[in-house]
Amino acid sequence: MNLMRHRGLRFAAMARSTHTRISAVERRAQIIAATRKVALARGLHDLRVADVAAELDVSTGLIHYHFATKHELLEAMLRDTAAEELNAVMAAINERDDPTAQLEFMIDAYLPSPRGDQSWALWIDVWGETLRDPEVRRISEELDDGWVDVFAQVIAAGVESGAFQSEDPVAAAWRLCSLLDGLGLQVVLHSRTMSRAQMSAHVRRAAELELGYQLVGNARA
Amino acid sequence: MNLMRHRGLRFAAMARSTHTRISAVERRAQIIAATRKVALARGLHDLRVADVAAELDVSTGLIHYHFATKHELLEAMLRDTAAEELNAVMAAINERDDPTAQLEFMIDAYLPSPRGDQSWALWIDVWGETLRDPEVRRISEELDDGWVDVFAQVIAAGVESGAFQSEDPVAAAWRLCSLLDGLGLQVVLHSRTMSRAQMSAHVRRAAELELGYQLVGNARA
DNA sequence: TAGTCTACTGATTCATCAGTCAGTAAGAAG
DNA sequence: CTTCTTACTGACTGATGAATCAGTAGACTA
Repeated sequence: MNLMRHRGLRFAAMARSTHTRISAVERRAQIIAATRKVALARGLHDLRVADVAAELDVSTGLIHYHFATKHELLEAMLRDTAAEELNAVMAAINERDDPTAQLEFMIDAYLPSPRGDQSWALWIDVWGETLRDPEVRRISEELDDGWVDVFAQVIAAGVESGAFQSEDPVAAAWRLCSLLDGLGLQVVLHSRTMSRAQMSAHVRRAAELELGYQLVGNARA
Repeated sequence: MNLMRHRGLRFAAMARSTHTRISAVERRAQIIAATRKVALARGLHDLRVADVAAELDVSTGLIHYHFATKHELLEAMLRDTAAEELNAVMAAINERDDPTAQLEFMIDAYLPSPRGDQSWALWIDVWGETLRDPEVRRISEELDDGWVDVFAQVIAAGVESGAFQSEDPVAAAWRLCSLLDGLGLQVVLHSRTMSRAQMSAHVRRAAELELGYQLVGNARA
């Protein structure tokens, strides 16, 4: 037994003949991307360090070489994912200058994609983690605040231009955002009960009541 | 080693001298109650079968005698908890006959209690489970549908009596309920960002817009 | 009063995985 | 060329916790 172990150790590192050595920063980014992929596919909860290693065809030891604990790895992945999501919406918003079109876009971006939105599923899992982990709380808080900020800016711009009516754009943004969270939950968890199209209709009706403006409903299924 | 095991087994059942034997149905109810208590205190996710056993001062074997798997135990507990919650609201609603008072009560009942609402935390964990488990999905679906039903009935009664205005009480109920879910999430997860009082104000404002009626806001902290 | 049933014990087994560590090699530095 | 650093391997450890099972005792039955 001891002999086998010794032999194993002696020749261990020779096994993977074609291993590519890359810089630490690059590898970290690779690992984070692989972690996100696995988390989306299997769920945050069922993600194992071994899965991430397998995804990159490296050893589990390498993951722990770059990230001391699984916890640290997940935090890094969530931070990265949240930042990327926010950047994506903000970039898309900046490409449009009509508040109505901006709001349209944001609502569409928020709606879960038809068959089991993996990103939504990830963030629902994150809500559970948020209950237990202060650092995860900070990340999800920043993401939520980010979305509300963008909504509030779009609404404020619409009020400015006369497209919308609102006494308190920030409060209206919180209500819209929270409604989107609650409805999205139904679509993702109980798709039988509420479809994406129904959700879209509900949000448009709420926006109409809240902003005194009828959005052009492209309520595609 | 083998000797020790034999001795252990021989005298095992003598250890707990004062053990109370009760009927299977009664014991199941006890175990479910203990499971709920532990789940609320530690979180669904951190609940161990050993904790439930310790809560009742019985062996882990007993838990598995009544519930084949931990899974089965959790499902039974959630089914029971959901049913009890719904019964409680419906009973409270039936005690009032004024739709306005009924709506007031329901909103208050939905608001998370100030310092870390354990029941809210439990259901947020359940949302994560719902992603993975069809039976849990059925349970949470029934609970959500139940709440919406009650809201819809109250709104419909209010429309009847002229207290509220709504073209589609069921749709309005879905919007209110989803808004409550989304806002409650913020209060529970990011209490710094949104307080219970703010949530209450948001809901009242939304109800006002949705039902064309100003609720008497007892917006206590 | 023996025999059976039902509730129950707790030591033990078994699987799972995060995290460790001794050892290895490519490439940079001197 | 030699030494040092940095990235990397993979067998292993250690902890955890669900589930099992041989055995036990009170209560009901015949």
